[in-house]
Amino acid sequence: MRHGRHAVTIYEVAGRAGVSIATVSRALRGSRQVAPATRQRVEAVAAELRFRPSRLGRSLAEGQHAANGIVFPDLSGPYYAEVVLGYEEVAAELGRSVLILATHDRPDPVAKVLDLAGRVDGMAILGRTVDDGVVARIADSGLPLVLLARPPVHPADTITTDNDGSARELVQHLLGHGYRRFAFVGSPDESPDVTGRYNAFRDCLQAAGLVPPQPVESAFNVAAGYAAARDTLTDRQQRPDALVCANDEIALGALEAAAEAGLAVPGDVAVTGWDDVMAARYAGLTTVRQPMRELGATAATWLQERITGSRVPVRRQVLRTQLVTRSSCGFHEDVEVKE
Amino acid sequence: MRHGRHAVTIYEVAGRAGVSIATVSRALRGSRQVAPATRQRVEAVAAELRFRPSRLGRSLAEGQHAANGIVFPDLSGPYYAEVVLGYEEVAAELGRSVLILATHDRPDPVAKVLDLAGRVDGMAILGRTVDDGVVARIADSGLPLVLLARPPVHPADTITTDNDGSARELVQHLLGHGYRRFAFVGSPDESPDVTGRYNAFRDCLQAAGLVPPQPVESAFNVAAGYAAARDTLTDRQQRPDALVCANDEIALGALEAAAEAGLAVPGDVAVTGWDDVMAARYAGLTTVRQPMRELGATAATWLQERITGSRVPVRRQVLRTQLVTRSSCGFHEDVEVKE
DNA sequence: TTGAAAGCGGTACCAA
DNA sequence: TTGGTACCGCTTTCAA
Repeated sequence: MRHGRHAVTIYEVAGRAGVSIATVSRALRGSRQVAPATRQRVEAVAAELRFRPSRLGRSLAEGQHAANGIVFPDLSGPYYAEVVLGYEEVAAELGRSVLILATHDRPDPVAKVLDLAGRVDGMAILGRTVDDGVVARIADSGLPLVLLARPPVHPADTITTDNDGSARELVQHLLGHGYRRFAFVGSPDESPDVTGRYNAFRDCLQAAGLVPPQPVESAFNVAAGYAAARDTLTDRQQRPDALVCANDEIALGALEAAAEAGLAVPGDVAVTGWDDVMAARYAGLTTVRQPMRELGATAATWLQERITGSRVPVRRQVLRTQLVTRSSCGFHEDVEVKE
Repeated sequence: MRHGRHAVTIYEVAGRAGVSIATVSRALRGSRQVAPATRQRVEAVAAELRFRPSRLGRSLAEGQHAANGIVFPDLSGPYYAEVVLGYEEVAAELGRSVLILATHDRPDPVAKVLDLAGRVDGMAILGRTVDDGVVARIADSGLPLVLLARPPVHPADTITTDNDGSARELVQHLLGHGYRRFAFVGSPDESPDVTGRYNAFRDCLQAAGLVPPQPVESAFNVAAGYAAARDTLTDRQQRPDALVCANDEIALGALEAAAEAGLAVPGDVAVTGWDDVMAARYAGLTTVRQPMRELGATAATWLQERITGSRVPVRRQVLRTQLVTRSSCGFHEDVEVKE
């Protein structure tokens, strides 16, 4: 914009080429109703002047930002980064820019999200970043919206990973190994994903005739997981023999706590996570792999359809997950496949 | 924009409030030259209509996007994600949106970067995403620019981490452990960071009276590191006893290769990396920790100064790094401090 | 204190 | 095939 001496405008190109701005616009955007000679002259002048149409002027006239937004809680840990990357990749292919907004724990996420909404043609919202009311309000404004890893809000599209299925698969696997005294480490109230995982965990245990425990609260980081697991594991009376942790970072902390308590993994206690972060492999952690990149990519694809006006009905999709068994949940014969 | 029935404009607010759009604008942006009664009325109407000024209209009139861009090669691995996060955090605090662009290996990064340049008031460029010519061209247009982990291009500001110092520290440390047959795994031509690391590695060995080897080429991932290290370690004649890898992922691959070759780490061979990714800790990998978040944060801060018009001279800064010694480079008495 | 109007930089319709 | 011009939605100067 205001940079440098001043940006070249369509008026200057028109002046130098001896035509009207309308003709410049037509020539440069490839309209067929321009005389070849004229087009050539305009193109030459535009190139010489290094003319680049102002995004702002263009967007205002076209009523399109040619940009998508994505809102997420954070970017630490590979989870969100991968989602964003998948989203950006598809959006870029479609010729759209991507605006990001990390709400983190900063004040007034609502204002920031609404601001973002005013800069884009469509938006993806990840997890518990803004509440249903705000989502509904934005959706009502007509902005195409897709919700990721978050409960649906009509009429936005929703994509989640299969928390229910993966939790059940995990519990069944642990039951198969003979574990019976389960604990769940994580905070269901903090994340929709964890809510789903805990609920399935609970139901699955109940179905197996066991009494499901209350969750042991823990934030999504190694230190918190360590502290939570330590407290749980030192309860000699009711020491659990299987810690189902809400994600890998918590699980990694739990592994430390177990080691410190002198407990063998998986002999004395099994530990599992979610996400399959790189460290999980080195820690021998059993976990659940999720198609995060695909989550983002699908979001961008769906948004594009709504932005371009397809009258698609409201959609929901649950992406499949994959149980990755390593040493932390029991002894296996099968070795992990090398990719 | 075009969503929903139609967005509320300043004209409708003006109409309902019985004033001109000029007055609405003044009232809403807090100009003091508005009668209290008028302001109140305007605010009431605006709230009732849920009026939100169009970002596009505003930006066009103000000549400001109120947005920053950041260009990076990729987002996989914690390195770039952390930089982006630090950048976004500061930018958001300053009331600016953030547009991201991952060049990856996709075609025509230049066009995408130029497009991005037309959407922001300032931009950070990370690593080898676009060449000097493009950088110079953008800088010449007057767009405030800060280069990260990349060679300087006048007159853009530049911030790097201390590759030179960290490489020397690493080599000295390994020399202290008695290692003498060094290999460098990584591709100096692929990344400015690696260039700096390799050069310092080479100089440092030379200064120690050793003959520095040519780098063993490897991309930035575990599989490539594994392959490169395997080839190097099976050279029985000249088998190196210290693999200085250009980043942690390569190093993790090297650790695998060593294990597979039946070589003890650090007994037979030492392995080191850069970045201190989470997995490094679990793999016992000696590495270099870099202030990535700070890199991004500083970039956003510097940009802001230029955007707001400060006539600061061209700046360069080298951020300090920290050697993190673990078991892969030799036996240490000191245990890693728990954070 | 307020309003009229001139931009900001394009797009696209309507005539010529 | 081309030009004139009416927007797009807002900010800000200049008058009143």
